[in-house]
Amino acid sequence: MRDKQREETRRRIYLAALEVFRRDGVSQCRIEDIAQKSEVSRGAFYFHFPTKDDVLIELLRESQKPMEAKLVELPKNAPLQLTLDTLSTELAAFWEKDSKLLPDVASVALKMNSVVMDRESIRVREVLGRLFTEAAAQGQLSDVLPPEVLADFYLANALAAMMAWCANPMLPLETVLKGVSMLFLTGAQARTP
Amino acid sequence: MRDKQREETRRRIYLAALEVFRRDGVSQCRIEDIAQKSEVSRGAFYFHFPTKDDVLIELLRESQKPMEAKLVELPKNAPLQLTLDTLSTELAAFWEKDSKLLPDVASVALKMNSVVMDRESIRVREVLGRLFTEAAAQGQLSDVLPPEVLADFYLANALAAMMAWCANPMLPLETVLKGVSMLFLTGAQARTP
DNA sequence: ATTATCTATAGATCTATAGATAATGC
DNA sequence: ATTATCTATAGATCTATAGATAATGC
Repeated sequence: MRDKQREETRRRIYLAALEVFRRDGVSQCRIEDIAQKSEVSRGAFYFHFPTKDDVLIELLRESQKPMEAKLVELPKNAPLQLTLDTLSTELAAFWEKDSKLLPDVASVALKMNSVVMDRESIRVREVLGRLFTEAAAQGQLSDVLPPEVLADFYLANALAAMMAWCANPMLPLETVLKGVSMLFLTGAQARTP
Repeated sequence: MRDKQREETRRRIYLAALEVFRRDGVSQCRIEDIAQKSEVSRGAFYFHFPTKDDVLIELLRESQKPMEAKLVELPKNAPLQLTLDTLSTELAAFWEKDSKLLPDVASVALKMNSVVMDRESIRVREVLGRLFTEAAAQGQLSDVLPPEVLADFYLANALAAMMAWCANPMLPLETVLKGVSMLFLTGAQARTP
């Protein structure tokens, strides 16, 4: 009962925060406006989210749910190309229509990746690491670098591509991401000697 | 005379800010402390740097000066490998000993890359773009993507590698960066058909 | 006389926390 | 009775700006 109430309030604050972020920008907006829109006190916002960044971390987590689901249900020993195409499609589906917050979320993700090292919040990182490890075991990947490292590089490339697209969205995001995947695969695929 | 005075004050604030950033962290520190250390009013800080991020942008600019110098004096038509090794060495020389501020600078750079699109502040991006274009003209690079885009991907990879190193600095930074360069070259080099 | 640089400060906003309320566990 | 959730608010810090000072240009 109390848990339900808390989650409901938290969710209301979360959604209101995203609206205000999109309208006024993350760093420019006032927490007072978020509190007002979600009909709680400023202190309640603070109780649920110590900082604005914590809201963005929640969005980062949410954004990974559909991707993770699709990745997990891939056939065993799927070719890497299929894995990366799936990821590209899901990334594009989520961010193409909500690109306003992408730079702020990317910035938070980048910091967490190194500073906080919060494995919980970037779950796709783990799932992809596992898929890359399997692919490597089958000889689909170069062994110049460990598969988890390659997975991180792929994600970094995808992030960079999304930021570039953000600044200059000429092509559909999915096309750009699939292009990046192809480039990555060319470099990272095992040489057939 | 006035210009000289201004530049001196600005420089004093800049150096004091970096000290305070390193000590207390960028987001946690107080501007009052920076002002006090540089013996000006808080308003003077605000006059020279509208936000803390502007100090980091200045650091980003400074960090590129030695790299740019080395890149410009490379022999005409240098092999890409040499270009990337040079860049790796300079990046490592600058950041290996001052990694505390790297995540904050990276975060600012990432946002600028897309949001502000401030070509002035990421000059290495242009220089590298030019070098990649020359290399492409000589058939050193794949033509799957335009050379400027490849240069951006390379920089994104280098950035990602630096962040990973930051979190887990087992190897020397230069080694990590050269490893990334090699991986990139494998993928991006033109196929000899 | 005009303008750039800087100070002083009012008002806005945030962070931290004491206390109210209502659900939970005993 | 204890604890989690939330409100109200004091004090810290920031942002925006009016005004002081000193250099510049005419």
